[in-house]
This record gives sequence, C-alpha cells and structure tokens, in this order.
Amino acid sequence: MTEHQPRQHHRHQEERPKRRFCDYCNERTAVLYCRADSAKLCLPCDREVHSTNQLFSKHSRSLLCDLCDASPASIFCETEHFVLCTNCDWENHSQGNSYLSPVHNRRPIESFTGCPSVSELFTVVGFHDLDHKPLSLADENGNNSNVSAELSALLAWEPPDFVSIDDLIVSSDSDHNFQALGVPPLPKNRNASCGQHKEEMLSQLRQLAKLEPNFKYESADVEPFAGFQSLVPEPNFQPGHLRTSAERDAEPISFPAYETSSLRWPTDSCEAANQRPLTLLRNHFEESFAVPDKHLDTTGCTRNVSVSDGDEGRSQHPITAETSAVFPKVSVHELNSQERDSAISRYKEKRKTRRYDKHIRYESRKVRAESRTRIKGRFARIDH
DNA sequence: AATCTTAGTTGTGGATGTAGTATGA
DNA sequence: TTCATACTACATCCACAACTAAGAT
Repeated sequence: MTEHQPRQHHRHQEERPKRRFCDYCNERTAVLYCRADSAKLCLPCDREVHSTNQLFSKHSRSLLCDLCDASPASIFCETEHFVLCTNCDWENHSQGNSYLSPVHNRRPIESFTGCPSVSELFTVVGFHDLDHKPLSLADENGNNSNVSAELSALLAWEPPDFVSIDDLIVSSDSDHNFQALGVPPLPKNRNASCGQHKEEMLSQLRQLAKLEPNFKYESADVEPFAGFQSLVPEPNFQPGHLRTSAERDAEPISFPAYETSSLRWPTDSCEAANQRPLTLLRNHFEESFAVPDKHLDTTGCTRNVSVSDGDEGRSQHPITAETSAVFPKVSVHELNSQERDSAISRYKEKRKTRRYDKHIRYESRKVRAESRTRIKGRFARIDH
C-alpha cells in the first residue's frame, strides 16, 4: 500500500464529474438529501424549500453520499474523508472489498431538521472548528485554500442514535463482518468532516451568509439551536473505535486506520456483495431507480472502472453480465439524464400538489358524521 | 360473465386525555 | 436550578354508513 493507491483515490475523485445537481434549482451542486422529498438539494435551495412552513421544516436532511451521490449519508469514513450512505458503506467497507477497508475509522453522522442558520449549518456540516475563519476569510472568488487546509482536521457530526431498517437487516446476517449496527456510537469529540464536497459547501454557505447580514460565526456555538433540531443526543463515543452492540458498555475495540486503499474492486468482492441479504439488495436496487443519478452497479463489482458518467461523456459504468440482465439496455448517460429529468419534474410537481389540509375522501361520510349524535364527542349508538 | 350475498374494512368529527414545551416564580 | 402552571399538539375513542373483496348463484 504505497504511493499509487492514494493517487488512484485522487483520480477517483477527479473523474467524478459534477453531476450532483440540485433537484430544485438544477444549477448548484447538491450537498444534502431530503428523505421526505426524495430530493438532492443545495444549501440555498434546502433553506428555501424547508423554510416554507413548519411541516417542511420537519423534514430530516442528511449529507449526500459521496460515492453514489443519490442517497443520504449516514456514515463518515475518517480515513478516506468520505461520507457514505448505508449501502455504499456496506459495499465499500465489507470484508473482501479493498477499496475502502473494513478497518477504516468510521462513525455515524447525523441528519438534521428545521431551518438552521448559516452559523448553525457550519456546525451541522462539521465546519465549526475553523477558528471562526471560513466565511470571513474566504475571498469573493471562493478561494478558500487556507480553509481547505484546515478542513483536514475537521469536525464531527454527532452520530445518529437510530438505525435504519437496512441496518437491522444487515445486522441480522452473521456471515459477514460488516458492522452496520456496530457502527461506532456516539463520538465524544465532534471531529469529522463533511466528506468530499467541503469547498462546495463553503461556497454555498458563503452565499447563504450574504443573505444573513447579521451573520457571525460566533453564534455557531454548540448551544442548542433555536431554528433546527439535531436528531441525535449528546455523543458519547471515541472516534476510531468500533463496538459491537453487546460491547457497547465494555471496552471499545480499536481498529487501526487503513492507511491507503486501492481503487480496484477485486472480483471476490462480487461474491461478498452478492451474499448480502436479498432485502438489502432489493432496497438498493429500488433506490437506484427511484433516485436519479444512482450508480447502476448494485454489487459494487464494477467500480474498478471509473464511476463517472457526467456530461463530458467520460467512461460509463460497466454493465456486468449480471447487471445487464437486470437493467434495461439504455446507455447509462441517457438513463441518468431521463431519470434525472423525470425525478426533478416529479419532485416539483409533488411540491405543487402537496396538500396539508385535511383531505376528505368521502364527503358523504363527513356529512353523516357531522349529523350523528354524540356523547362527549364520541359517536353514540342509535337504538332503533 | 354478470349479478347477488356476505363478511370484513375504512373513514368520519368532537371531546378528552396525555405528553411535551414554554413561562414565571 | 427546581417546581408549578399554562399552553400546544397529537392520539384515542365511539357508531355505523360506505366501501371492498371474495364467494355463491
């Protein structure tokens, strides 16, 4: 594990085109994922969308997965500085996969609700230890190299104290060593980062800050925020440690950081991936079609080739014999484009037609209920 | 295939209880 | 900081017409 592997990793990043367009504005890079809306959003649009009313503000949003760009991230890999969704984390950290080693230091990351201010967003995305610099020092051209350098030591997301259904499914499988449920609980320090899109986040945060004339980074303290709500209680976990559920109260198991990693996905990873519980695979498969720009390689076996599929028409996902039997024979680029347009229009249409007032499905029942005799509000029996 | 019968499920609104939050002493 | 009080939001309960699905004719 020497020089070539970090370089490969870097290439991996470079070859990923800017294809995480916000589903709302379709211009900026999406950095968040809203489960309720099934939408990828940039920070400004996130604010616009979720400040509309109280109901929207309750939507839980997460960072967007750095690998699949289509799912809410729930794991932060300290070693690789990736934020990963459950599926990608499973695929990349499961045993037999050498792209991201299972011994990487990983920790859960949190989602958030509400309409956090810029200051609060700084903490939410893990920028709150930047020595109060990030917005004030970054120049108008977005030159934040100094900030970027500091970001390497960055901050933490408080880990979620909930587990997804996928986590439960995975955990029930004793044949693999993947520790979805064993995802380290509750870091005490908040050192973490926001993955591979720090600069983009900073840029968007600066945009937001311009709209907040009274913005002061000092306000981004760890105090409970008025405008939004973290979904996680106080952390209680040391980074770099994994505990099994049974050992949570015992001594933590320390995993060494995996110093370097290979981009190549060995063929045996296919087997490992194929051994995943069917439900999980189905979930991932469905998600692949439900969410635009989702990687098509459900097993991760094909990720040894570039994962890019951007507008520049670079290399596409290779379709293996297995996947080609499942997926329609449409070019990935075309599929993603169609899927994306379709998803965006569905999302916007859904927003237009969404209704929060009480919907009466059967007017006759309403009339009947209103005319019925009641006793303390309850319907009274009618003796004939 | 069309119609009828039967059994089970759904939806409707006002009063009430309960849990959570906010406020003030 | 603690406690009491006020307030808010939400779930629950009730009966039964309307609806749905399956089986029988």
